[in-house]
Amino acid sequence: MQRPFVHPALDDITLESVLYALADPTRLAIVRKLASRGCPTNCQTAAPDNLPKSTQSHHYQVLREAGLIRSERKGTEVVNTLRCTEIDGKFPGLVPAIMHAANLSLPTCPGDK
Amino acid sequence: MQRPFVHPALDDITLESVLYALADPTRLAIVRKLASRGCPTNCQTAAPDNLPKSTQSHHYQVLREAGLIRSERKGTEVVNTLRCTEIDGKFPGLVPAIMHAANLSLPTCPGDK
DNA sequence: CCAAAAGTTCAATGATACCGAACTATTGCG
DNA sequence: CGCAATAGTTCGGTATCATTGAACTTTTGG
Repeated sequence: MQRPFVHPALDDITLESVLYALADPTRLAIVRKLASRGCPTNCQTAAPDNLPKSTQSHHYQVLREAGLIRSERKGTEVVNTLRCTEIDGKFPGLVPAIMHAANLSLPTCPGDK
Repeated sequence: MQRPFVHPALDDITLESVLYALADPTRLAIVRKLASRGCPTNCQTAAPDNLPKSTQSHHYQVLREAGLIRSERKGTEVVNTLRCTEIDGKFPGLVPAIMHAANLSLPTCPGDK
């Protein structure tokens, strides 16, 4: 009996939480990777290198609680996907604008391979 | 001999700092007021009510160091203005997208009069 | 020159982030 | 099945940051 991840409903996603989540460079890098790949990715793949697992786990929790990602266990790993469509329905253009700004000022993610 | 405020050059403004500054509800409210008025406003006018002055001062410092506002002393008060054009040149559409999202989800600022 | 108005600085306390260590869940294999 | 390996989570302690009252600085008006 595993405890599934909790994801906020669209109505419970706040702008403040979204900005807070994306204001951290590590989390922004994670979201950028998820956005650039356009497909689900497990935690270790999307997180910058050399980041302690406990810290990774914390960042994914923040992203999840902000409503930016959806986490699902697939075997031994956790697959994370962006909730692009949902969030863009609530805050049109917000995440794309941030991703665009990131691409302009941070051509490559800090911990990218 | 007064010490003038220090403002970062456009090149020194980072996405991370901008998002960090706007992720705080108090600072977001300040920026919204500055944006909605479309004209310079002093500190107390733009800040939510009942906020200690030392806290206000701190928030304005964060906004200033992030490059979002310009502060100038005019007599006994400090007049703050948004650096809209400059930031929009560096991160096109970013601040407008955030303001738009704020208007959608937070029709009136929490401490607005 | 003095008082009021508007902010800033400082120091202390309270809240958060980070990360190592221990724990849990799932799979693959003998 | 049992057991080791893989992938994350939880917990606890330290380190960092936010908040705010008190004291200080600047400038204006009278």
